[in-house]
Amino acid sequence: MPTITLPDGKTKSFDKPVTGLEVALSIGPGLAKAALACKIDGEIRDLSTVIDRDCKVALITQPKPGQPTSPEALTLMRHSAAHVMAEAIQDVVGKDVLLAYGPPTDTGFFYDMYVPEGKKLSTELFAKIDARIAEIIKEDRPFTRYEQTSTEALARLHGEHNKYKVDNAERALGMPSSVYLGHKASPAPAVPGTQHPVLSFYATGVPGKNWEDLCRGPHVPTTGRIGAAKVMSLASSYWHGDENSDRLTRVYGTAFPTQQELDAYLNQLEEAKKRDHRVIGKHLRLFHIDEDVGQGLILWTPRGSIVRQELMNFIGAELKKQGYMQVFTPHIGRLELYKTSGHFPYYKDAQYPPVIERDSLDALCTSGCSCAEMVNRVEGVSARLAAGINERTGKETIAKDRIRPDDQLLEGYLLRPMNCPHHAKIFASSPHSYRDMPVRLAEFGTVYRWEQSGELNGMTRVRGFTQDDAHLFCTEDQIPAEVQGCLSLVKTIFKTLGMKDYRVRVGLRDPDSNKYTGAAESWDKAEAACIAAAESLGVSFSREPGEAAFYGPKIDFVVKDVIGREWQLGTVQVDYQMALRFDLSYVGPDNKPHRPIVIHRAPFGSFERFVGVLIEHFAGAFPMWLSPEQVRVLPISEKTNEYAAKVLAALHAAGVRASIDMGDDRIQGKIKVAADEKIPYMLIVGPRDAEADNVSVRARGAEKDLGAMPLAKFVDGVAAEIASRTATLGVKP
RNA sequence: GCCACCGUAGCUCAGUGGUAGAGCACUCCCUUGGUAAGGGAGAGGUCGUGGGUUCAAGUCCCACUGGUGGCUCCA
Repeated sequence: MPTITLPDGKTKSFDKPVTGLEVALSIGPGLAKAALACKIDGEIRDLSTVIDRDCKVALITQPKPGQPTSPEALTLMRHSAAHVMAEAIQDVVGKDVLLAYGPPTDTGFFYDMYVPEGKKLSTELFAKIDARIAEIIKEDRPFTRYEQTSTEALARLHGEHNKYKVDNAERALGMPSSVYLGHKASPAPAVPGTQHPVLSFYATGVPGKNWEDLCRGPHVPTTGRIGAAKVMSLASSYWHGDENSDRLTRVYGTAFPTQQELDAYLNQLEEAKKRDHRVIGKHLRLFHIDEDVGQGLILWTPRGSIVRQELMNFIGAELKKQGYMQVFTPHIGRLELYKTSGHFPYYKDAQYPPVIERDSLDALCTSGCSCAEMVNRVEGVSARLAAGINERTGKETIAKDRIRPDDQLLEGYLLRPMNCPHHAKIFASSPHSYRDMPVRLAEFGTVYRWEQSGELNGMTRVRGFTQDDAHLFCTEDQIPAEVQGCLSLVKTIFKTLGMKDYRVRVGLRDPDSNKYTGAAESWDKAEAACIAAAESLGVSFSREPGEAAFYGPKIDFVVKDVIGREWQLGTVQVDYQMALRFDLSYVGPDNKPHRPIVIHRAPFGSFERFVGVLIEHFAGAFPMWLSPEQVRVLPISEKTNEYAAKVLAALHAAGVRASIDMGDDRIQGKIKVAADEKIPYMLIVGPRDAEADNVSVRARGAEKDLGAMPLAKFVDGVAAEIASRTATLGVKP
């Protein structure tokens, strides 16, 4: 007879098995009414679960109005809402829509489904689906769990001709999938509690009568407990995330305990859109993307260029302090270079097509060479390089028919996908002693990558971008100190900009994979160095096995944009591969050649992505040192234009970026315009100010002006503020 | 690349088959005004591109192109 321990430590004994709901009832009717599910020894279960053994029980409840909902309760509701949405979609679109997989997410839930040929699921149907969802919620039907033996259940699912559910069931049973034919046949999920000889179903109402779905659960007691749910958007997805497998339609939705909370969430999404860097970037004229120039190619307008230039100055100064040497290299290089580095042709799908010399192309065309042959001549790996690459990578085996005599290869150039080959060549261009190490070569290097069109996104995912790149050529012993140095740079940058909301990811090797190059012992040391460096940051970080590059471990800095998407910014990567490929060496104390280790690092990542994220971080209101326009002078009327010009001249002389609004608007209008443009300081000048050589200062965000102060004092104040790179506006009369 | 939606004036958007619209911005005029938009006039568009249906297409159909959200990818 079960004795139940409650979260407060109290125990309750029952003389017969009880359900979670009965446990709640025994504590109080209010609790029973608010309960959504129970947690039995830490596992969330339906309220109807029968408890027949001693255990710990906690209840998951719907909060009182105004109280925040626990993440567990939200997840539960949203998982249940996914069922309701699926039922609504089948009612609206057709019962022949095949359901695949419908889990809760951080912000709601989705359901992947196969929409048969001839049927269409489009946003036009959302209103109908939402209405049906509301009806089902109003009907307040119970979520009824029942179990069937695996044999019965599988026979039934086969009978329903839903291969996705059959697959789900087989995976839940720990069976090898019989229907999934994708390329990455992953093993059945080893989730505790899923490997039962029985499968569970949930009817939204009465089994056999109402809508049902194969599901592990748990669910809220009735549909009425969902509160408010809404279909959000449509997307395509791949079954099991495998692009070679079936394409499914993914329907996103969200649910909240109350309509008010749902409305608040939708409102919040609207507000976030206003902070979007693409919206602000257009409004503040920071950058432009032109379809005639090309997708994903950023044109930095004068104002945006100021932000970028200031960041470049800032990091350039930090690099000097850390002993970096500046280099400049071109944006393209010979194909051969990238064959040596391994970037071509293996990653050719992610690159702009090669630039082939005209004479070679002409000659081939004249001789009637086919396109396929031409491609082979471009991509074909040279006989000279082939052996070396095979030896070193192990994995990247080159098909024999791709290896051509060097004299048959087509000459060409590649827009560079990375800067490292150029830097490797600079390192190799002169001899190095261990006494010179580390050699730190820095360049704001522009690279080009052929990102998939569907992935492009404003400034955060582009096809041409400039990294604040550097390569540190060092000895193995120097790795810890150099990685440390890189991280302190990142820390300085984030601190200066007031960015606190980032996460750190340490990518380690997957112990079960053999795709990695370099000795296990070296990897251990490098991984230890990365972890130690991350620890010294004083920020929480995650160790992610399998996330290392094939050539070494790495540390990434990840931030979120306004709509919650994560973007990788800075990265520090240890590389054992590059020095081998380029046969780099330095002379050690033993007077023998040694392989350097290369550390790639880019604390901003790229200026494009970083500025995109910065625009959202500041919502366009940049700190003084980054603001494209730092001060705007607003004469009250034409009568003060002359004095205003004098004020402007004084600001310019002090190196302040300032302009003057001599329009015939009234002062209210000029203030409104300058406020919309997020100008840090407005200087309102009228006859009163002109007489006393004063300016009336109005700082961004202030309700009204801060009062008058002498012009000279203001100029000194802002100049100091700019030089100090502070994130807040500090000049006051 | 895949699925859905979208593309009308510099910007934000209205316009469901019958003579292309509004607000802001821009130009000019009036206003000379002390803290989040005073008033008036004007100029500005082959409705993303190309085909098709129709007496008639911004509107319906097809293809392409660009964008948005998500999926996959990210050396």
